[in-house]
Amino acid sequence: MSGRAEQIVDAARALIDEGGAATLTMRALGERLGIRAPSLYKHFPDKGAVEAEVITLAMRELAGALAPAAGDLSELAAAYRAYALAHPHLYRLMNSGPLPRHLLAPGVEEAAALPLMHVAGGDTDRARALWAFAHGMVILELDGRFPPGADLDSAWRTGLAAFAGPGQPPTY
Amino acid sequence: MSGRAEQIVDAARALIDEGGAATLTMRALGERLGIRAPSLYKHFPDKGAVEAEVITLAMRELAGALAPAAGDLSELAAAYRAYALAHPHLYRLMNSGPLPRHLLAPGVEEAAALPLMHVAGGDTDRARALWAFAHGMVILELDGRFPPGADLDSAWRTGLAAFAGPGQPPTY
DNA sequence: GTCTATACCCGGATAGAC
DNA sequence: GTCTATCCGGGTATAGAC
Repeated sequence: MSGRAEQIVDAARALIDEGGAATLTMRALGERLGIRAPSLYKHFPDKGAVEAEVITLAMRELAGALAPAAGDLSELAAAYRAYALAHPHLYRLMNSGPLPRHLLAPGVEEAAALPLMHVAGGDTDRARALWAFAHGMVILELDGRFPPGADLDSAWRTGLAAFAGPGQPPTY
Repeated sequence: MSGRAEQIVDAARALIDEGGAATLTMRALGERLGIRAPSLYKHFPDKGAVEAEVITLAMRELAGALAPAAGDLSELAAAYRAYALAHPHLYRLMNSGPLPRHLLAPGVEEAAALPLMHVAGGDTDRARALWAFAHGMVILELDGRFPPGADLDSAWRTGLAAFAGPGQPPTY
């Protein structure tokens, strides 16, 4: 609320973006802001509350990155992957592990999923399958699970072609 | 090598299976075996080495669980999901985050991926896309990312149908 | 709102005796 | 191969002064 809280969240976002979720400690966060860790507790009840704000922020960022590509499946997929590769730690933070839903700004989770839902033509099964494919591709890439020389563009195309196939006509 | 090392790995596996990777601490591991934590270092150089053995174990387990279903796409998918749901923590351990490849028994990673590769008809793009889909579905389910009432069986069917579609004839 | 001081807990790992 | 004793580092969070 007060400008200070936003500064804290921004610093926390930067910390995670640069070094991963584990890098976010109250001490490091304080140091980045030029204050001591205990002072942070005047603005947030605990670390979880700060982290939740960063998740909210990241989900809005992702939604913003996907919006321009809404409507076209391969563009959307490219935008999704591009965000994940540009901000792997933030991507992981918001898409892995348990989600503190009660601490998130209402609607952000849905907003981030909307473009995907839309491109699936309102078919929830297709939307979920597509989401799983996209998330799977991204997280396996981030985790270095594909072989070194693997042509992931090609794998993406293959997968997207499958989903654009029967029962769901392409966009053109 | 000595029977003791296997006991340690088994205990570590049980610990993770029950409570997740974070539950594996050298103290907890020792306690489970009725010895003190420092004694473990007579058998393993560090915690990472123990963990790597558990990953190797889990990958062999997964491969064993998939083998009977090899050949049929939907059976294979069902077996994959079933293992993940039965052992969510082990699944996560071996399929999330960086993999200490140099500490794994050679070939296990490939062995676990073989059935999937086979069902994709040797098409690496298709195999990778399929793997991404399956892993995505499983990990999103484990992380509670789908809406509470979501019909995941249906989403699985939709996704599998897409992958069984054009360019890759069904098995019958 | 910030500070210092500190409590508290937990982890991995080592030294050296037996 | 197991023990005890211990080091060392790191984290979250609180109390109370300013």
